[in-house]
Amino acid sequence: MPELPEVEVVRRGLERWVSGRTIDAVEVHHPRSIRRHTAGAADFAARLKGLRIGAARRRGKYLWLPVTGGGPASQTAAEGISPMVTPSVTHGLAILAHLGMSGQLLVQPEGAPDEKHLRIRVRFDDALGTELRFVDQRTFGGLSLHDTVPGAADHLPDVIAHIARDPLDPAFDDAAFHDALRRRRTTIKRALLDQTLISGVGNIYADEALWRSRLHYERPTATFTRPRTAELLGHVRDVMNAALAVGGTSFDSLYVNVNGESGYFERSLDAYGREDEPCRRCGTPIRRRPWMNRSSYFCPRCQRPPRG
DNA sequence: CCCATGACCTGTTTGC
DNA sequence: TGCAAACAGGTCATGG
Repeated sequence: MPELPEVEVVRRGLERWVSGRTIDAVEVHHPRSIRRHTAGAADFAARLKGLRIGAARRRGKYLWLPVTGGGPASQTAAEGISPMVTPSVTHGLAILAHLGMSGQLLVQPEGAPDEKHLRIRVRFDDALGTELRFVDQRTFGGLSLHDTVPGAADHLPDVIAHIARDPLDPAFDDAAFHDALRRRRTTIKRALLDQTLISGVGNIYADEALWRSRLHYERPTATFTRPRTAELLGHVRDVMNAALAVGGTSFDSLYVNVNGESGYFERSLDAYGREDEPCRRCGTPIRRRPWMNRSSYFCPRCQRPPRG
């Protein structure tokens, strides 16, 4: 289940093995994997041909690859709706990627056998002998091509402008996050998973950060003090950096880096997936509770539920 | 606007 | 043994 650390590992792999290369051809094997590209598979493939890939970027769980070399080509322009409205000089293009639940971006030797769930193949116009593959069992993830926000130095795709900065972004505003928490009438885990408040946190790292902070997942955000928010953010950053240092968390073969290798953070998890195992602080068995069609893992002693 | 919930998707595990 | 239900859960549309 790729969250920020896993996506960052993939970004680094793309940076090393894909950035700077020019696309020769794209094959779309499953339409659902390009569903966010509303102009369809043929348009996606045709417009990528000949483009050069720039530096790989990430915000939260989203990845993107700025591309250059094509003509003016927003989706609306390509559809012929209003080709004169958007001057091509004010914006760029980027390939947006989201791994969803089970998506993988793999750099494979050309001619390696196709994976069972190969959805998209990108061939390059060079002699390096490798290609980029998007493999995705559950098809929650996908690729698409978008205009970038005019003037944005990071070439942010316009369709993810609503996604908040992530806690490892130097420009993340801790004070603004605290103020937003105080305004919300919701509970802390919901807020941590809300990608418009803070991005990159999913079910695993939310439970880990809450365990480290000794906070129950249903604590109302309106009860948070500035120091409590600061401590929580510190634990979010610590656990993500620790995971990043060992290549992320791999529960099964569904999360791997671009070279197909797993991460090793699973063995360091304190709460997630540890139902009935002793809390590493106090020895009380960790509990699992159904929560929002998924699970929350917590220590019933260290993380007391809020009153009421 | 704010917040909560269901739909989407497939392979594996669990239970009767 | 076989089948069904539960489970994994990120994002977005929708409805209160």
